[in-house]
Amino acid sequence: MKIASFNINGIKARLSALTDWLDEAQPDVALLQEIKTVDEGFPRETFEERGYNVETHGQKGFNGVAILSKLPLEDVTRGLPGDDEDDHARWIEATVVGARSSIRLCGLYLPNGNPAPGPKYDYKLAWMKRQKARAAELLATEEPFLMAGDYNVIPQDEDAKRPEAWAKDALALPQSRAAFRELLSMGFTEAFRTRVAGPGHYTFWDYQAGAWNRDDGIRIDHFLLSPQAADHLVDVGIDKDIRGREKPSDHVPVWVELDL
DNA sequence: ATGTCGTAACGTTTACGA
Repeated sequence: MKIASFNINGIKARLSALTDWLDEAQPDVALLQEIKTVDEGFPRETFEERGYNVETHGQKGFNGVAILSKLPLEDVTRGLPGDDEDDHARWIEATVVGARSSIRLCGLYLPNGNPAPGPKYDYKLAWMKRQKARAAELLATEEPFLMAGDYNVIPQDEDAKRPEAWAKDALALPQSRAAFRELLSMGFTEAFRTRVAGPGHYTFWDYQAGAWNRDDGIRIDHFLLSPQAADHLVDVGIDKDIRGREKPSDHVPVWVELDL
């Protein structure tokens, strides 16, 4: 089962780029972030025509997450638990039914947090604390699950071309990295880093200042696998070439292959 | 040199979020 994550930065502007990639990469499941539309504005027919089931958790103008799946989706829930005041659409869960077994999927768009310090950074850290709480609940089930999406966290200096440029940014501040490590130390496997070591692997290049042409990127889109999911990991990848196409997102797809 | 996008809104331009 090939499961991908892709921050598309606006479904209206990205429709052809997204469908071109889907047709080539053929993921069984795609977790999407920043759809930037309400549920009614999501062009679900475009994906249903390709055999995908579609579940969205949208919002007007910004944020918004979705799941496309060629396999059946069950028990869909929307929103990260733990704060009734939080109206940002950044979390969606569903159970996908594979040929031999099922897996719970959490698609996430973690808050950016800039400028830091400030209320937006406080929101980011509080959100990560809530994610930890939800992760603990799911770990207790001992069923396979994963949490994938745009984490807006650069885990280590090797995950940026110019780490010094990000040192005071909410994506790389020590508290952000510590919160990410706290998640990992609960028992998760960060899929990409179990397979690929060293610098030079990025998932985001800013639109500004020719970042793509200079390969001035950062790695902020991640798959965290529960122990029972990590047992089934077969392969990982970053579809880097997508960033060089017409009207690209500033992120590229990342994916895992699981033998489920 | 404050550099680019996407989205929304009393909109041919500005504000916000990234």
